[in-house]
Amino acid sequence: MAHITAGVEYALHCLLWLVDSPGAPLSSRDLADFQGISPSFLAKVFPKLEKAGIVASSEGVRGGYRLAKRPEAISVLAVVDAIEGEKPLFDCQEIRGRCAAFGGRPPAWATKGVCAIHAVMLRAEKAMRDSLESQTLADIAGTLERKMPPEFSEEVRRWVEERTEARIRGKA
Amino acid sequence: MAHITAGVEYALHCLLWLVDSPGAPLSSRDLADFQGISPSFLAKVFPKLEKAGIVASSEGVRGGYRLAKRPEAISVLAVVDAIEGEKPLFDCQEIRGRCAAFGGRPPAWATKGVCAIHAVMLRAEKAMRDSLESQTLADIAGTLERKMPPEFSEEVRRWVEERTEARIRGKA
DNA sequence: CATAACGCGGACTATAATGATCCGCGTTAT
DNA sequence: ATAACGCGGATCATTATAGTCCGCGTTATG
Repeated sequence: MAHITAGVEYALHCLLWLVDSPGAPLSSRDLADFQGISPSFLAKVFPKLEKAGIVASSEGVRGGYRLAKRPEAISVLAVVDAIEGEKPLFDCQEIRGRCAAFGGRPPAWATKGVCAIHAVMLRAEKAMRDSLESQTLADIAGTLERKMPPEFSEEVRRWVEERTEARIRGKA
Repeated sequence: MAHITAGVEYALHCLLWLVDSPGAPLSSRDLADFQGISPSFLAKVFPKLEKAGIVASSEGVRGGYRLAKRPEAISVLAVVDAIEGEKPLFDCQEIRGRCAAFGGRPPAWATKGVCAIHAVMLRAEKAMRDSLESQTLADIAGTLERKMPPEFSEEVRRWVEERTEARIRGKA
């Protein structure tokens, strides 16, 4: 299992679609179907993004989500923390204090400050987080825009239209 | 659950004791008891360190493990990879190719190269790994040496002695 | 030379996290 | 009034981790 989980992956892919859709909000259901991922799982992801102030929701029919900030103001780190809840890279179990030579009562010098091994991991975690913080949603969107052919936006618009019509037909 | 697991934590703590014991090999059983961790679990960790060329084993009575390299030549990254097996930080599921607008057959431009989101994660992972690689066992041992009072080495020696004697007494 | 302390490795179990589903409630456009 | 939404709780299946157990081959030592 990876440290950065599928929830983050789904969230970022969805946020990229929201970047391209500054008008009407998109529903989590549509976003899931459009990308071939689980709608019910995605429905658990979005409230976390909303609590973190990354997206804003509108309830009721034709409700959904839109970005709550400019894409340049949304770092990948913010998304990771919103979904994972600041999960640490390493969980120090304070082995240093359990040394049998202490007989159950470790001296102050042994447990003072951060465990030396933990410190190593915290430095690595900071390097990772700094990297994630330096990259924003706008950066990723820019990369994609350079890959995507100009016709594609039109294709997407068509897909959304067809789906809306299909819903209306289903009603009738 | 943390990305860097207890196996790595146990391994590093043990390796630090091996740094201070360049003479006779230490058994995984003694290392576990000495640090209050599971002996059977530690017995699963050491073969991985051995396969990675970090420790060398000697079999039979009075056997055990010793460092296979100088502490300066053992990076924390090497230990992490030995135990975790190069586990990726992020597992890209190639969502980009599932877009419903592609109708099951994504065009070449969509799946060419590394996924933009994956690329972000790979950069963060590299930052983490670079940090882990820059820190060696000798660095950590140095930090500890500055904390430990000079008498402590003697206390440890006494503990090992007492345990050996206890084994002999148990035999009689 | 028999024994006990070792490492080695496979099979196995328990627990926790993840990914995912389902249901009922409140809100709101049509 | 209805259906499409978001929201949140309960639940479930799968997987990874942490840990155990057992049997085998090796080797120092009495």
